Amino acid sequence: MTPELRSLGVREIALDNSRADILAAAARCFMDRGYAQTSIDDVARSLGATKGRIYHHFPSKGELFAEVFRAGMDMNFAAVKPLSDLPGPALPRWRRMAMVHVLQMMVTKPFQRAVWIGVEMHLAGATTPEQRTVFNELLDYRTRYGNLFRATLLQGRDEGVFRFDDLSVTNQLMFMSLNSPIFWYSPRTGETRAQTEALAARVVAYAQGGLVFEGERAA
Amino acid sequence: MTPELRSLGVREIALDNSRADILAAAARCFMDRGYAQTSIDDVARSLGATKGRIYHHFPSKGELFAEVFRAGMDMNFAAVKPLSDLPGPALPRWRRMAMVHVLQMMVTKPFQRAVWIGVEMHLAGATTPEQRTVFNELLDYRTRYGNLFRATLLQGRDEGVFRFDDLSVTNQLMFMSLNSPIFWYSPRTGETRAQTEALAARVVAYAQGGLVFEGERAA
DNA sequence: TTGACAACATACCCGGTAGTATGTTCATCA
DNA sequence: TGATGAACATACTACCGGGTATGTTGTCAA
Repeated sequence: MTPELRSLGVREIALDNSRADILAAAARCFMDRGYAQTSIDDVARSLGATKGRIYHHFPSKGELFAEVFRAGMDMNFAAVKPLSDLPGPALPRWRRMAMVHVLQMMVTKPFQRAVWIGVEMHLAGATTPEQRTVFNELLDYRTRYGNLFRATLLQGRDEGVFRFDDLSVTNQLMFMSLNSPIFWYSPRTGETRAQTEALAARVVAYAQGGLVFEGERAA
Repeated sequence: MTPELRSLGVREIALDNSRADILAAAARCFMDRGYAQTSIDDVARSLGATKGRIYHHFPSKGELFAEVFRAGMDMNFAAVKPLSDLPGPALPRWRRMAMVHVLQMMVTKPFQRAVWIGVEMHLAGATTPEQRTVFNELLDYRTRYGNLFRATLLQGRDEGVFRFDDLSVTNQLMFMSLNSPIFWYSPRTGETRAQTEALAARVVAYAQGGLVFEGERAA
C-alpha cells in the first residue's frame, strides 16, 4: 500500500483541522479589518496562538489570503455547479442557482467577504510577479464561476423570461444584488433555517425583478 | 468691511485649489489601493509633491480621509436633496432621485468609492475616541442621506407602485444596485453625456424592477 | 526694503508588522 | 528506548509608513 492511498491517520486529520481553523480565523479577520489592516498576529491571537503556527502552515500572508479566497470559491462551485449543469428552462434553474448562491453568501460570509476583498485588490500590493500569477489565477476562478450564471442569463433572454441588452452590465447588477448580504446580513440569535431561507428568497426576488423589468419607460 | 466678508484674494483661491487638488488625488489613491494600503507619500507622489504639502493642509491621514468622505457626501446631498423635497407621487420623484444618484456615482467615482470604504471601516483603526466621534458623525451624514430615499420608498409602497415587506432589506438592496457603478463603471474614451445617462438609466431600471416585482412565487 | 508668514520641501524619529532563526514539546517508529 | 521530525512557541531583524521638527522660498504689507 502506497503512502498516498493509505487512509488518514490522526496526525493528518489534526493537521487538516488546524489548517481549517486557521483559514476560518483568517477569513473572519480579513472580513473585520480588511487585508492590509489585518496582521498575522491578529489572526494568531484570535486563535489563542502565535505567528509560528501560521507560518508553519502557510508561507506568507499573501498565500494565506489566497487560500481563504480559494476555499470560498470552492464552496460556491460545489454548491452551484451541479445546478448549472441541469437541463430545462432557464428561469427555474436560475432561481435555484441564485437561491443557493445567496445562501452561500449568508452562511459562509467571512470567506465570501474575503473573495470580495480579493477582487477589489486587483492592482494592489502584489509586488512579486509570481504573486501576480497566483492572483490572476484566482480572478480567473471567479470569472469561471460568473460564467455559470451568464449562460443561464442568455438562455433566459432567448426564452423571453429575462430582458436586458448589455450582458456585462446586467451580470454586474445581478451579482451586486445577490452578493449584497455579505455586507448587511447578520444572523439573528436563534435564527431558524426557514428564516434564513426567507431572507434569501427576498434577495432572489429583488434580483429577478431587475432581470424581468421592461424598464426605461419615462416616469 | 470685515475680513470675513471680503472677497477672496488670489492667495485664498490658490489655497483652496491646492486643498481641492489634494482631496481629488487622495480620493483616487484611496479608490485604487484602499485606506490602509494608501500612504501619505503615495498621495503626495501622485501630485508631484511631498508629505509636507499634505500635512500643511491636513492634520492627519484620518482627517484627510474624513474630508474626502465629506466632500463626496456633500456632492450627493447637493444633487439629490432638492429633488427629495419636491411634492407629488413617489415613482417619478424616486426615478429622478435615483438617476441623479447613479450619475453621481459615475461622475465622482473616486469620492464615492472613498465613502464606501469609510462605511466599510466602521470598526477599524480609529484608536482615538475623538477620531471615533468624527467617524460616527460621517456615518450619521450617510444615514441622513439614505433617509431621503427611505421616505420616498415608503410613500411609493403606500401608493402601490413599490412592493416590499422589510424596508431595511429593500433599502440595502436598492442602494447596492444604485451604487454598483462605483465598482464596475469606467468611462469609455470619448463617452458622450447621452451615453453616460443611458447607462445610468439601465441601472435605475434594474433597481426599479427589484422594487416593483411581486416576487416569491415558486419557480 | 524688510520682516513676517504662508506654502511647501527635507530630514529624521519611532512604532508596528512581515518574515526568519531558533528553541521546545510530544508522538511515532525503528 | 532513543532518535527523528512534525507542530508549534519565542526571540529577533528589517523595513515601511505616520507623524514631527526644521529648513527654504516666494509673496505681501507696512
